Amino acid sequence: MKNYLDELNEPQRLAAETTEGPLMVIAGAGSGKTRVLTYRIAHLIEKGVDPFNILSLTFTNKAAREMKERISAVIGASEAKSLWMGTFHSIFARILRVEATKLGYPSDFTIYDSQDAQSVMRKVIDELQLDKDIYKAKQVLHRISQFKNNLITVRAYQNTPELMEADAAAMKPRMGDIYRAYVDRCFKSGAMDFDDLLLRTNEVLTRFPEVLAKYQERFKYILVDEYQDTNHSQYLIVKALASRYENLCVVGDDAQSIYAFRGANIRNILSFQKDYADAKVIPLEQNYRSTKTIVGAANQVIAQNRDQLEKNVWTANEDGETIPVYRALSDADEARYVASQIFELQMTQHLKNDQIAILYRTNAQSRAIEEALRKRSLPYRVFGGTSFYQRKEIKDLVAYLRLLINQNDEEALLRVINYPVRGIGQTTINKLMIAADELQITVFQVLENIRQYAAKLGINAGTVNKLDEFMTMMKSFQVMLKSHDVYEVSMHVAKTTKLIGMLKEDDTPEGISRLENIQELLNSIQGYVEEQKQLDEGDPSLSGFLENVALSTDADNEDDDKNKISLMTVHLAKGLEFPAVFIVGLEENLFPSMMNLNTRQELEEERRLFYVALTRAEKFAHLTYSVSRFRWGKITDSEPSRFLEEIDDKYLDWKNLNVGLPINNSGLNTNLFDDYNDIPKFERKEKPAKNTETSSFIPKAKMKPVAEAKITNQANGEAVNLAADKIVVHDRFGRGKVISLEGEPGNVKATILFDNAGEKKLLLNFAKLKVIV
DNA sequence: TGGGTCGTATTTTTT
DNA sequence: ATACGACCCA
Repeated sequence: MKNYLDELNEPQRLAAETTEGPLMVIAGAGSGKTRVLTYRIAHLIEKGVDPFNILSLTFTNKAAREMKERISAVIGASEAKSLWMGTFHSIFARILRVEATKLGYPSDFTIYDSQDAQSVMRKVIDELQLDKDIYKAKQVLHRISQFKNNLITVRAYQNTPELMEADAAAMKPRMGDIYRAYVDRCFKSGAMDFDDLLLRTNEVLTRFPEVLAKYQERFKYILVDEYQDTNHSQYLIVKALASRYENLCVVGDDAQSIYAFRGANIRNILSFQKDYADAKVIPLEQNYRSTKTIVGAANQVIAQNRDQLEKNVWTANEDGETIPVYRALSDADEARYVASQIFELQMTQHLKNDQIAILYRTNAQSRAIEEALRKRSLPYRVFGGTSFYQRKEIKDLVAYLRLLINQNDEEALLRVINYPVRGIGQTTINKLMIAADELQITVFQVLENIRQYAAKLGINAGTVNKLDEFMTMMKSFQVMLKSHDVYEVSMHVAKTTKLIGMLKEDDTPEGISRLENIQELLNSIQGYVEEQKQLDEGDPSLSGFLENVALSTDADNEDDDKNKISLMTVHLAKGLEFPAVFIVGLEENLFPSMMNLNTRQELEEERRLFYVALTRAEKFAHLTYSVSRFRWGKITDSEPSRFLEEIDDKYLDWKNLNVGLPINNSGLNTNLFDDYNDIPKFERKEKPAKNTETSSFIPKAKMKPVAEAKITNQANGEAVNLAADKIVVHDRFGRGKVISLEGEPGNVKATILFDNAGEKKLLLNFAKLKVIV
C-alpha cells in the first residue's frame, strides 16, 4: 500500500486520521470529500479494523459503487469485499431480510416502488368511497411519507390532535382512516414501501434490544455521506447504531441540502455538535474542482441564504473564463445554442462528450435539448426520467417474478392476472377481492381454493377454468424455481405467459423497443446471477434480484459506451463533476420552481440547488434562460431567474440580449446559422434591479401584429381566414370574439375574449375553433 | 368482457 | 402535447 495519506492536505488528512469518536466533516463543494472518505476507510483497514465492522452509508448506489472501486484500488479488492457500503434503503432492506419476520413480515417481503404505492393508494381511496379529486393519491402518499419519516405510526397519528386538525383543515378529515387502510393493505401484501424500509428498521431496533446490540457490535465504525440530506428516520437509525461505540463520521455540506421535499432535515447536520458533545468538527474549505470565477459566483449566490453554517470556500485554481449567460428566444433556441456551444468547446478545448453535462430543473426539459443534440449528431445519455424499471413491459414481467416470491403481493397479482389477456375481467377480480376481504385472506389464497368458493361468489365454470389455468401456470413456475436458476425461470416465464409472443406481433417501433427492453431485462438478470455467483456473500436468488430492481435507479446502470454527453436534473448531478456544465432554463417559476416560492425555506432550497448545479463545473460553466418556453402544451413567457441577478456582473458575460427585439423584425428563430459569436454585442445599460417587477430588465421578444390568419374551421373542415371581431366557438371555453392576432404566418397567436372564460391567448396551430360569423 | 374514445392532469426534485 | 384513467358501447 502506498503512502496515500500524503496525497491529502492538512484538514483532509486530519479527517482521515481521526478514526475514533464522533466527527463531522463540513465539506464545501469540490473540497475532496470522496477522497477523504475513501482514504479514511483505507486507513481504518490499514490500522487493523476488520472491513466487516465498517458500515458506510451513501446517498446513491452509484456513489457507493464508485467509492468501493476506489477503496479496492487502495487496499485491494478482496479486503474491500466485505465492506458494507450502500444507500440507507438498500443496506436496511438487507438487514430487514433477516429481521423482518420479527415484525410479522415475510423475509421475502416485496418492496413497493412509488408506482405500486400509488396504485395501492388509489384502491384504498376508492374503497373508502372518498372523492379522488380531494384525496389525491400522490398528495396523500406524500403526507403519509412525512408521517413515516417522522416515525408517526397510525396510532401515534390518532393520538395527536394537532395532526388530525391540520388534515381536517386541509379538507382531508379522513386522512387517519386512509393511513390505516394503506398500512394494513401493504402489510397484508407482505410489502414495504420506501419509507417502511427505514421505519421498520427503526421499529426492529427499538423493540428488540438484542437485534440492536447485534448490529451495534457489528458496525463499530460508521460513516455517513451527504449527512445534510438525511431525514429524521435515518437520523435515528444512525444514532441508535452508533450509540455504543460512537465511532461515527458524518460528512456533509449544509449548502448542498436539496432533499427537504423528501423529508431531509437540515437540522441533523446543524445540531450534530449538540448530539455528540465531544464531537470534532473539521471544515474542508479549499475547492480543488473549479475556477475562481465559478467558485466566486457560486459563493455569491449561496451568501443570500440565511440558514447556513459559516464557511469560506476558496480555491487556488486559475481565474478561468467568465460565465456566458445566453438569453434564448425559445426552448428550441436555447437547445440549439447549447448544442452549438458544445460543438465549439469540442473544437477549441478538445473536450470529450463525457466531460460535458447539461443540467436542468425538471426532466421535461430534456426533450428540446435531445432534439438539438440529435440534429448535430452529438451522442448523449439522459439520466433519470422514467427509469428502465418503470416501463410498463418491464413492470409486467417483474410482477410475475414478484408473485413467485411473494404470493401475497396483491399489486403484482392484479397486474398480471389478466395480462396478457386471458379472459379474467374486472367483475371477476372484484368478486375475488371481496371474498378475500370477507375471509380475511389474500386474493391468492382465494384463488388456491377457487372451486370451493366459486359458487358462492357467482363465478361461472368457464371463468373458474381460466383462473385455474392461471394458478396452474404460476405453480409450475414456482416448482421450476426450485431446480433452475433465476435467468432460466425468467425466460420461461416471459415465454409461457406469452408476454414475449404478444410483443413480437407488435411491429410498431414502440413494440420493437418494448421487446428489446424485455430482452435487456433478461440479460440483466443473467448478468446479476453470474455476478452474484462470483461473490462470497453473493445472493443469486430471485428475491435478491428483485430487491435490486426496486432500489436501483436509472443512473445506476452502466452504459457500455461511456463517451456521451450527460443530461440530467440538478438533483441527479449531486456528487458529480464535469469540466463543462450547462445549466439551462434559469427562469422564474422554473428554476426556482413555481412550487417553491411560498416560503423563505423553500426558496433557499432552490438556491442551494442552483449552488449545487454551478459547483459541478470545473472549467466552463454556461447559463441559459429563455424568454418563452413551451409548457403545458402552450407557449409561456418567462422572466430570467433571480439567481442570475445575485451574481456580480464581473463573473458573467451576457449574450444575445438584443436579438428578437422589434428592431430585428423577424419574430422567433433569428439565428439561421447557429453562429452565436457573430452576433453584435450590446452593452447592457445597468445591472438589473433586485426584485424585478417590471420587464425593463430584459425586454421580451415582441410578436408582430398580423391582420388575419388561415385556420381550419372545425365546423366544416374548410380553410377560413380568421381576423379581429370574428366570433368563434371553442370546445372548452365556449363562445368568444377575436380581439387581435399576432405572430408570423404559420405561427399565429390569437387573443380571444370568451363570453364565460374571459380573455385567452391561443395558438392557432393547436386551438380547435369553429368560426361562426 | 374488452376495446375504444374522451377528458383530464401533467411539470419539481428521488430512495 | 401526451399519457393515463374513466367511462361507454359492442
